[in-house]
Amino acid sequence: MTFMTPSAPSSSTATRPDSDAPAAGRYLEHPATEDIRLEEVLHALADPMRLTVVRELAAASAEVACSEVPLPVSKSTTTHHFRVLREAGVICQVYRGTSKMNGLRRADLDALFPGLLERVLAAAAAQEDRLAGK
Amino acid sequence: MTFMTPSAPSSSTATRPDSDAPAAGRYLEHPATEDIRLEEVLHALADPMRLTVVRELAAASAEVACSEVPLPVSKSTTTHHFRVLREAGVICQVYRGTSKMNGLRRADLDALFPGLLERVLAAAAAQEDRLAGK
DNA sequence: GTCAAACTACGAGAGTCGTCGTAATATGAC
DNA sequence: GTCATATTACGACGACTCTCGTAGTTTGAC
Repeated sequence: MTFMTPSAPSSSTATRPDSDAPAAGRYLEHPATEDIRLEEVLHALADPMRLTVVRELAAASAEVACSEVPLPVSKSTTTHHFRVLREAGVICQVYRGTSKMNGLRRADLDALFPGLLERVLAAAAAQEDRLAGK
Repeated sequence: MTFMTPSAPSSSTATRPDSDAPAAGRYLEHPATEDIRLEEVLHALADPMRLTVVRELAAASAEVACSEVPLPVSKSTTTHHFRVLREAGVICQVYRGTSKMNGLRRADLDALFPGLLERVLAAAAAQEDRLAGK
């Protein structure tokens, strides 16, 4: 009953180096789908910076590098926020050359919490419109 | 465009003493509907204790006193969590005698973030079932 | 008035969080 | 090999959070 995201891990510890990932040498720990906890997901989404990241990833068609999401904080803080999102199970991260590509774990989240991510994204968009004077 | 919950505040500062509230002498500050922020709501819901409280309130038919929601923490900590929920705009609180009655601000939240609360409650229920071995 | 019940205010402690800068690492191009 | 780019690890700082106990307030019943 483990849903697999393309290029997303499903085992408990780290991404296994079985397939020929293009120039992949380091692997990142991701929680297994069944280990994702609602409280941690909500906590991860409760930060403005991280919510911005998630919205960017949701709007993007392909994977996005960390440096492609501009945040008004330092590089190390950006790294920190991406890690929180990954450890909460909200995003998956894969090394690709000197970059780290990020993608939403939509399928996993929808399997566990149907409609939740969609409603949060819609709520964020609605609030942005409302605060911008509509 | 301000949605009114029965016995819920709508102005910015505190509940107004206009109607004949039964034995009401103290009033509590609630955020106006338009001042509720998604990030604060998510943060309020991200705590296990507070999520428990919200689920209890959602399941209850009428208003619930603070002492009717048993939490494995002290009284003062319980008070703290109820205040966080109130200040985030998730619940409304009214003094009634020696008790403080609590109710979800469902209408306000649904007006701002349609379907969000429902999805969070469903997600919490789903996770509980899943972790209990289904 | 006295008394108990429900809740709060206050202060405190341990822990976590968001932020930063600097030093270090991995990769790809040269 | 050198070099630039992208990201991380580490330690630090202030701020916030969760928890508690004790003392206090408000209310309703007596």
